[in-house]
Amino acid sequence: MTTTTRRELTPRYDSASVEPAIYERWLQSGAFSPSPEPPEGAERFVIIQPPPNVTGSLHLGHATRATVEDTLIRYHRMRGDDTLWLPGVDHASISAQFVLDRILAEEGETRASLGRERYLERMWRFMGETRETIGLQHRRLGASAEWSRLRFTMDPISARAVRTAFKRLWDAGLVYRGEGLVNWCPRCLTTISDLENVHHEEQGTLWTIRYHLAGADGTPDPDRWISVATTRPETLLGDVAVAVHPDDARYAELVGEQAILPFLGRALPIIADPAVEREFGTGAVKMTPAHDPDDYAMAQRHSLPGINIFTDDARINEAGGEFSGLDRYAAREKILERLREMGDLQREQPHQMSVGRCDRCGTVSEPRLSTQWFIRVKPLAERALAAVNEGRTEIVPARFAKVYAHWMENIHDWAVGRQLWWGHRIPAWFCPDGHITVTDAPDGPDACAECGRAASELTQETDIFDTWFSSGLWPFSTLGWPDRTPDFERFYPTTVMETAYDILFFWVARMMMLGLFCTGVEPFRTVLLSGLIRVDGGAKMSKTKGNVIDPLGTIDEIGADALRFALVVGTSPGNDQRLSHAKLEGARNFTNKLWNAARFVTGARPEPFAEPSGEPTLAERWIRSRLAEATERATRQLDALDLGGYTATVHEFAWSEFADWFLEMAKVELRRDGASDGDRARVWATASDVLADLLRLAHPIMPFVTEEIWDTLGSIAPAATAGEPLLITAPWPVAKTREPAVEEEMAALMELVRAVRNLRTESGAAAGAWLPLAIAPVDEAASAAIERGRGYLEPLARVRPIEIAGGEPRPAAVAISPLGAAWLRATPEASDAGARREAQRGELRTGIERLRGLVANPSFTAKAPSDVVARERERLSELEERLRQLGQG
RNA sequence: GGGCGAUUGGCUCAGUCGGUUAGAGCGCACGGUUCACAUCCGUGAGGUCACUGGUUCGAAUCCAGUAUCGCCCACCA
Repeated sequence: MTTTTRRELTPRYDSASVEPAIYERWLQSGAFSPSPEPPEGAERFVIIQPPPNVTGSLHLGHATRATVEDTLIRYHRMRGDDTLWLPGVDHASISAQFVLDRILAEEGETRASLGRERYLERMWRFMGETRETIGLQHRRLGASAEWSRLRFTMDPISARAVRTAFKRLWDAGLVYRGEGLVNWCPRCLTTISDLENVHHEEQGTLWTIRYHLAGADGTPDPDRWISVATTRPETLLGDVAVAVHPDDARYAELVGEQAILPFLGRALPIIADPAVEREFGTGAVKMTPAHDPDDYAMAQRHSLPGINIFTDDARINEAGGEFSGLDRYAAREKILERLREMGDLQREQPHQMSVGRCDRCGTVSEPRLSTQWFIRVKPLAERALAAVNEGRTEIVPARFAKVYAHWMENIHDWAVGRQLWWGHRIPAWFCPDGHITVTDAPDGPDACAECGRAASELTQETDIFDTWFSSGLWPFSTLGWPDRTPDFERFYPTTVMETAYDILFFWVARMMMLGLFCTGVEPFRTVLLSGLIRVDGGAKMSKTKGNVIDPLGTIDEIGADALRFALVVGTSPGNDQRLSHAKLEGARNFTNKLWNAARFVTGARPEPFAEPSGEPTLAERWIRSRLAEATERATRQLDALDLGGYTATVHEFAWSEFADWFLEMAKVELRRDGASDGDRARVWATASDVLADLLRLAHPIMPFVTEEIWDTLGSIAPAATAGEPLLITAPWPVAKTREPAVEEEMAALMELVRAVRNLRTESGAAAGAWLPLAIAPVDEAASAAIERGRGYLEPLARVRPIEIAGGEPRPAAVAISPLGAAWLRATPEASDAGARREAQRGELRTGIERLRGLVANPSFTAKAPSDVVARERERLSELEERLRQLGQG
């Protein structure tokens, strides 16, 4: 055995100095990396980290991701599984530009002032900084990711995957370029997907406008008109028709006639279409196909063209006549003013309506007809849906499978092009003849795929991809796909995809679709959806409200372990959680509790240390049995991805069983006069063994403090740590055999202790006073148990001496327990003792009555399972025994 | 307009296969400073499990409906 220097734990746990040192040891040990070859017969456990956006610093969402994933990885690593946690960073195209543009604005620059090339250079620099920051911040949390495999969605590996995937989609006929109505953000100056276009209910106005009908000479007839209702009068500049319902008698005669568009004089055919709601507004709709999804759909049915009236930044373009150059809202005011002058603004009324805004910048988005790249997702969605329906991929919690299915079933083609600069450029080239060539070659095509024109005559598409396109390839692009690299072969498909439910559609759905298309296999076995974090009170955290909890500041204050614990304890998958300072404080206290319990154990080593000998005490057998239970439970909970349950198990075992009861009882033996050196050594060995296993159990969620304790424990109790130098790679404990009889006896003893303590409190006895106690055991077995437990009973309940009661009269105040009744001698009874006992008797009688009725009920005894019936009978006799113990008063 | 979730002590949340005395942490009340920890220890109070009906020997748990709050989806200008 190697001789190591005996260390001791500092009086206080100083997370700030311990954590960096521990992390450095982990890194040095290579524990985060998978072994060169997969361990024989090992299960695989692979998490590809949802890439945190590179747009800022670590927030609580990132911290939660990292905590959950790290906890799972650490558990599986200890299990000896073939483990990989591959970290990554997303280039976050639109978000990154949004953030950088703000920074540039402070520097007095703009995207335009820099130009594409310099802007992208600046972006790469910015990315370098933030990637560094976010990586360091994850390390502070304790993330045991395989940093050498860190991937970035803009690195060449990812770029190649993007080109390959797109080429394959194109070859499969799943990509097309065509005209469609897309959401346009006039501030970000790009198309955004339906998912990025967020609808809010807002108060608007519904205006009724008079369109005069065309007279015989084609000019507006002052006496005949049709009135239309609109919330967006400025769009009338793009009107191409007026629509009414075919069965609407009010307008039946007008169908086929023409109305004259104010200002522009354009003739608008009045058409009939069943999509028009007769009850809404006037029952007649102005049709602006280029700027309204409904109108666009209708126009397609009637072969009407769309007229785009906006510039990129939502000013009226040259199609708007006198209003050209005005901002959309200025144009609205002007148009309303002019209509009012003409007497054709008939009505205005407040109106609740749904307004789409850019998810990124909050600007009101503009539906706009344009030519775009689309991915035909229906065939992809079918496979992705089937994978979940048929159980090849499981979504946790299961209810999200329905949400997923609904989305997949109603999916629309994905407008995948973005008019941004930061991202992967779409690998498509146009030839002067209008042919399109898509290639996965890094340097572009050699010639037009259709007419063979030389590459020099081709121009590349300037659009880039929606950032989620590259994210959608993440589970396999990170492993080297499209090559069948060793990593890909070994780690794909992955095991758990953990993320927050708010990006189920954005990301998880896209990974499922693209993963199945590209690799033919579901990209992960399980999708674990975590909830979002709210502040205490239920509101979303927001910087403007100043109610943000900063994870890094929290780590500074209370340590990463406490933060990790607080982020997970009491949560369940898919449900939001409220994080409060009180909760963080509780987690900090728990860290401290572990530390102090360990400090006691490591400091209590008997000197000189003898060979352990003698029979284990009741307390030792009990705590080992409880440890077995906790181990079994924690293992089951981690396997079920129930981190909330797992943390509760660890907390309960460590605090309520190990520290509160076992360590107190161990002190009794360690300090007992008659105890031999072997006895003391044995008890201490039990304490250190159990502590060691507790550290193993707690390690996945609280890696730093457990590792630090492990280090010291190993120097003092090498047997307990089995010579494992690092906890991070120590094996997960195996649940040993439980001893139900021991647990039962201890439970009875504990109950007696509590009851006597209660009695002391009630009687107003001085807290430190040693009081004589009398006990009337229920039977021989109880009597024997009391004898065995006497050594614990005395110090824990602070009673001495304990006598077995003879025929003396009982006072009103007795403590009752499964072992028997007990009462204090020579202590004045509290004045209300009699009343309290009577109340207790009342409760017992009620319970007994109910149970008697139950077991006497023939349908209960006939229909309930026999073990339930037996349990109820037993409970009944327990209650009867308790009542007997209390006496008849 | 559809869908989902939540509703359990003052607060934040657990609650397995339906099993009859529903748990935890915080807070509260009372008591406690030698011997790991006041970031602690002990004792206690506090719940008609949102409401109504149903299924069942038995419901916080299953079913139907209602209410309140929250979220998601959806092309009524």
